[in-house]
Amino acid sequence: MAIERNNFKMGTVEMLVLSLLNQKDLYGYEISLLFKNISEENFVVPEGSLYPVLYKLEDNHYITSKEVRTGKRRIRKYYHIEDKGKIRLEILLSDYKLISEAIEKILSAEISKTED
Amino acid sequence: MAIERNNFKMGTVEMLVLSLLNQKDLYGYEISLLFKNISEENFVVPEGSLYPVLYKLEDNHYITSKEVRTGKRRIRKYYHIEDKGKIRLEILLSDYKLISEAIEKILSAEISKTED
DNA sequence: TAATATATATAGAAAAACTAAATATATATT
DNA sequence: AATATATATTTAGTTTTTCTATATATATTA
Repeated sequence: MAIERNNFKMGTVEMLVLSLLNQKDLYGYEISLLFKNISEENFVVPEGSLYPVLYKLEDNHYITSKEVRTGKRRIRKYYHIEDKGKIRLEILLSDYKLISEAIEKILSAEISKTED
Repeated sequence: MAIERNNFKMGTVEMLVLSLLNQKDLYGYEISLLFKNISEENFVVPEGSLYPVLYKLEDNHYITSKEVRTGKRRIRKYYHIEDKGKIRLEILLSDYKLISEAIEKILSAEISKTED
């Protein structure tokens, strides 16, 4: 029973966002900074990629958001993972594991040089 | 110096095709079977995805192809990796390593529950 | 006050990947 | 012999993903 549809980078960003939110409520900009900092610049998700993922997660009821005023007029939208999102996260983690293992297998496969 | 443009799934198929061709000349259908068999059905690349990748690799001179007659009228196109393709493969492998490590770091990061 | 950091949002384009089908040969099964 | 299945390449058309680039605005630091 193969992995669902194979949107891998998207699947990855979605998974990583849910994984971070699974620890703590966070707002968009904070998530993008965490990606950048934790990965030492190797995993950078530009705003134009991150926000649409957050909106899609919200549309699917995996996460919810709450506006919080910080400063006089400034507003932050904190995202919170819902039970449905935790289930989704488990699925994504297990798919990711399968795919990475498959990639490792293909990379390390020894295919006979002679056999046709 | 982050990873180039982040076409990850595509980068992955491209990388895996080059990795297999680095061992032995193969034809398209054979590559798709190897993916399926080695990965135990977990990494399936449909024809509509695989052939465009092969054509793009050929357009970029990473690989070349040679038509071989098998059976009376049947023709197979064997693909062969070129030096340029081997260099490309090294780059993709190193990018892949960086990204997977970044993903692992983000997945296992402990972010403080209290700090703002 | 100028520059930089914080923060959300979105239009538009580019790239990646899939579905589905067309086309055809070869082999195995009934 | 007929039918089904496996082998094999190709491409049209669409969907999904991702990025670039920008707009908008507030807060902080030099």
